[in-house]
Order: sequence, then C-alpha cells, then structure tokens
Amino acid sequence: MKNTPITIHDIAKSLGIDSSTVSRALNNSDRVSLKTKKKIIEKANELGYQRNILASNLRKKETRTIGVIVPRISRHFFSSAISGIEETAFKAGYKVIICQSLEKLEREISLINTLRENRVDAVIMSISMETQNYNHLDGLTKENTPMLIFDRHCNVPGYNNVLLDDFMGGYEATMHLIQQGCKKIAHFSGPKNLNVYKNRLKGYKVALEENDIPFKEELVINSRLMKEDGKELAQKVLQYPQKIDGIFCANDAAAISAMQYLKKKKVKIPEDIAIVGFSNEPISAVIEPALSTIEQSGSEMGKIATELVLKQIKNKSIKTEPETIVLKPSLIIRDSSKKI
Amino acid sequence: MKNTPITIHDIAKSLGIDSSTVSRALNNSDRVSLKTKKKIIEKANELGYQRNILASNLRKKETRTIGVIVPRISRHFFSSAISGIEETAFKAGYKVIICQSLEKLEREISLINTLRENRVDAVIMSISMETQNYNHLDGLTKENTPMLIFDRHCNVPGYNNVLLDDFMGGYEATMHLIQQGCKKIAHFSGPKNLNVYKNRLKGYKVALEENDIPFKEELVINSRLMKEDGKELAQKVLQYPQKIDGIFCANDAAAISAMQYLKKKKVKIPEDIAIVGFSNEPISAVIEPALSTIEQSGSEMGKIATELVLKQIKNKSIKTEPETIVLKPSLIIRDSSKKI
DNA sequence: CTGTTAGCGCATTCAA
DNA sequence: TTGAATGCGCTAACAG
Repeated sequence: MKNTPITIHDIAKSLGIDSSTVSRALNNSDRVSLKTKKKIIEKANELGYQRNILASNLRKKETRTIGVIVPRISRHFFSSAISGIEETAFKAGYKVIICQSLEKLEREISLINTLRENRVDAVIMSISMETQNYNHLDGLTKENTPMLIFDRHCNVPGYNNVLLDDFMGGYEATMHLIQQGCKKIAHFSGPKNLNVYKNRLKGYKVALEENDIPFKEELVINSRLMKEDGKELAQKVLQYPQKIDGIFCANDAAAISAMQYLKKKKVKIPEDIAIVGFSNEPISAVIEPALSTIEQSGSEMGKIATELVLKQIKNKSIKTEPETIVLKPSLIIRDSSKKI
Repeated sequence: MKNTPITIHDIAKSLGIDSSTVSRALNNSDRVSLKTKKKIIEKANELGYQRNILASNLRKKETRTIGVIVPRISRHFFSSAISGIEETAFKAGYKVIICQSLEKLEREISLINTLRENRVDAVIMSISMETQNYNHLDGLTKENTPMLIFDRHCNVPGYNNVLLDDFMGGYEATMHLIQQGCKKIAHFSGPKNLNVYKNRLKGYKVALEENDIPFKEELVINSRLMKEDGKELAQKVLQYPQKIDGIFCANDAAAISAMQYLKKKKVKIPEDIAIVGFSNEPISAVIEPALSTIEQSGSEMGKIATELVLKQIKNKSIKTEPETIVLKPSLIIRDSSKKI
C-alpha cells in the first residue's frame, strides 16, 4: 500500500454520488440501476480502482482463505497435494496461504497462530513428525474453524481426516509381488507402536497367508533410527538372491538410508528385486517412475480434503460430526526385470 | 470468524481501562507502564485473545505478505523455490500467498489482481508460457509494489530478475561432456527466437570450438511442438552409437516426449550416453538423480529472490533501479556408464 | 433505486 | 502514562 490507492469514495465523489451506491454497484447488487452501475464500473476502470479486500473482509467477517500447513513444500507428495488444494479452492473462489512446519512442532504452533490471526476460514494440515499432542489446535476448535488433517495420522479423535487405507495398501502391495512370482518378500516397516505400520504389516501378513507363504519375522525390518536401520536393510538386500526377491517398502526413511549405504558401496538395489511402495512417501529415491504416481495421489488427496473443508465452511452453522475419508492408496511399483 | 472472537475492547472493559492502552500494551509500546502491560497480557492470554490482523493491516496499510505466482506448484523446481521463498520470508516476519497460473495467461491476470486486492507488499513470480506482454503488471508498477520475476525470462526491461546464466550453463554442460570423452554431442534446444535457447546454444558452440570439435547443424534439434520433435529426437538417439555419445539437454519438453516415444518402443535412453541438463527444468524424468540438484537450485533461487524483494520493500521510499541477478546454474549430470 | 448512518477491530494523534 | 477521538475502506441496515 505504497501509493495511496483509489477508494470507492474517490469514485463516488468524481461521480457526485454516494459511496454506498458505488459499493453496491461493484458488488453487482441488483439494487442499483443498470445505468449508474455501468457509469460506476467505467469510472472504476478508468481510475484503476482495486477493491481493498482487507476492509471488505473485516467488515464481512470472512476471508475466503484456507490455511495450509505441510511439513515440507518441496516434498513431491506435498507439493502435489498443495497443487490439488489450490486448484479446488481457486475454483470455489478461495485463496490459499501455504506454510511449512519443517517437521518442527514449534514452527507448527507459530503457524497455526498466524493462520488464526489471519482469520482463515479453514485449515488443512499434515502434522509435523514432532507433534505428539494437539493442544495448539484448541484455539481453532474453540473458534469453530473447520480443520482437516491429511496424510499423517493423529491419534486424537474429533478431527476430520483424509487418510490412506494402510491395511489395504499393505495387502495389495504384497499381493502384487506374489503375483509377480516373488516368494521371499521383505517388508521395510516403521516404529512398531504406530498404527500406520501395524496396519500395513497386517495387510502384508494376510496376503502371505492367503497364498500359503509362511511369514518370517526376520524379513520384517522395523526402523526408527534412520542410519543404522538402513544399513541392516541394505545388508539383507546384499545377501540376495539367497534371501529376497521382493520388497514391500512401507518406510522410506529406512529405504533411503539403505540406498545411501548401497551407493557408498557402489551397489544399486538389484534390478531383479521387485519393489512396491506407497504413493505418499518419497520413495522416488528408490524407484524411478514414482513421480507421476505420487503427483496424482497427492493431488487427489488435496482435492478431496479441500472439498470436504469447503463443505464444512458452508455448514458452519450446523454442527457436523468429524468425518474421516479413507482412500485406497496408489502403489508405486518397480517390477522385477527378470520374469520370475 | 465464526464464534465472535475476543477484541481489545473486551480486554479493556474487563480491566476497566481504555482499548487504546490495550493496543499499546499488546504492541509492546514503551508508553504503557510495566504493571498495566503485564496485567493486560495476562488477561489477553486468559481470554484467548487473538489479534485481528485484518483490522491491524487495514489500519497500518501493510500486510507483511508476499504474493508468489508460479506456473505449477508440483513441479519440483518451483516447489523448491517456494520452499526457499517461504523460509526466507518467514524469518523476516512475512507470510506468503502461493498461487499457480497453470501456464495460463488468463489465470495469471486473475491472480495478479487477487494479489493486488490483498495488498501484498511484494510479488515474486515466474511467468506462464502463454505470457507474451506484461500489461497486466502495470497496476503493480503504478502502485509501486516491488515485483520480481524469476527463472523465466521476460523481454521487457524494468523488472527485477533472478535468472540462470544460460551461456555459462551451456558452456559448462558441453565442457563436462567433452571432458567425459564425448565426441558427438547432440543438443536438444528450444524455439530459435528465444534468448534462453540462443544463449545456451552459444555456450555449446563455444565449448566445441575451444576443443576443436566441429559444430554440426544436424546435432542441434530445435523443438517447439512437443510430440513431433520428441520423435525426431528419439530417432536420432536410436541411431546411436553411430551418431551420438552425449546429450546437452536444454529443453525438457522435447526430452520428455522423446522418452515417451522411446518408452512405447520399450527402449531406454542407452546408459552409455552421457546427459547434462539444467536444474530448472523437469529433467528428472530423463535423469534419475536430478532431484536433489533441482531442489537445491530452486531453493537458492527462491532465497535470493526473496532477499532482493525484502530489500526493496524496505527501500520503498527510495526509487531504486531494477536489478537483475544472474546465477550460475547447477547442472544435472548423468555420466556415461561405459568409460569412454 | 439511492443516501444516511453506523461499525467491523485496530492504531494513532492529540489532550490530559 | 493513559484516555478520547478519529479513521483505515468497506458493507449493511434502515430510511426515504
């Protein structure tokens, strides 16, 4: 707001009418005669008038803005989600403020408050890895601001969610490998206490059972600390083909560090190991053709999340039950190069 | 703004003082006694007060917001740039509104106006492919809003720019290939009339000359229409190794469509062709390990752009000459697998 | 159909 | 150090 911009009063004055009429005309109200409306719009264009939406928002108590917080914008899954959010919001006449928590709880808290200050009409977020409790979201709840958490699970009920179906994903991933002819399928999993990984593991087990493949504990590699787990994982792979002909990769942190380890040793994950992963993880480091799958999956999730949130904005008067939408995950697949 | 939020008046009333004192206290003015300040802040926390920044902005005529427009958020280079912009802006106490033009001029115009309505303090943008003239930016200029264009060139002087050094990039890319032992280096270029491609070609030529490698017209493949050019390109590659042992890829549109063509024919670009590309193009579709290079390059560009823009916001009173910053491009390299 | 009046929530000038 | 008064630019209720 550097050069004092034109206001509705300027237009009104130069036309010898009242500013409220100008306001009505510019908002295309039908309580202004077509003639004056036309006159006003012409003058507005002539003067290069640009509505001050801050004042308008203040007055109307709505911002038509959705706040979005993701851990990291540059992660392809999230940038695709943002893309989907922005498109859907734009169509509905909403703007989007994008923030990244960089996986820090402290930043997340600060961002939530910024969004509150900005009176966003709704918040869509994927929580940071550091986030364990949800006290910082209380304010939004009190203010009755629609909020939705996507991709990452939160253990507290009461929020809207858009999530991937982990069990189904694990099941289908494993089934795919089995159908490819894999017999010794390793499973890279995450911290044992997290439901995400529990459910993926369940899917893996059920698929094996259904195909009479015995489940072997040692083929499941749980990881939390990236570096060490990656090494273990890499070593198992190096024993191939005695051990492993397929990998269901449900934890990229480990997979990536495994890759780094292998890279140092100048070994690529052999091309005749089939790999399947989830589309919301940065698995592209391991599997090359993952990018478009991730993009599609993220974009879809963003779109659905936004649609849900827009619905809630509309129903703001009506108390609605929190909703959870579970999507069938797209899988990222690298089939074995040798037909097994 | 669903449940009527607390205002400074509520705080004032419940403390039996005036709202202006509350305002001063909350803005940490030294014109309030420490005692009342403390009292006010306590009460504010107690009531869960959240400043209405819309009103504040309206009053102060500044938004501490930077508007960003990119063609497509999900493109890795741009999401990385956004990431860099957001981080730098956040540190300086600025918010960021992100928009995508989806390469459409019409959307770009609409977005520019939305940003103007929102009274952003500055705009950082990368223009859409459809954008040929810059009339839609006039409003910003008139309003004296700092604006910066990054990555994509615009032919009109007068704007701030952050760009890659195309000549240097072309030169270094080609030099790298030559040092790898390549003798027949193809160059995938773009529309002949665009300076970007002219300069990259110049770099290519100079590098060849310096190494006494004759320049051959037929190794330069200009492309505009994606599909057909991709096919031509692919066919040249398929004639390898009679023809080509290295590619300086300066136009991904063509490269990607070439890849699609080759994929249909179940051919990968042979591993013993070395490829070099620019970090601001979606070359990751062609070269696998490009992601981190692109991320770094984008993030750096975003950071530098934002720093420049922040500087300009500060100097708003002082008329400054438009600035152009030219960065040395990072290259994306896939060396030949057979040592030539 | 148009004008008058009031106020959204805050920051700031002027007085006290 | 504090209070009173004003207005940022816009919209909406009410009156005519």
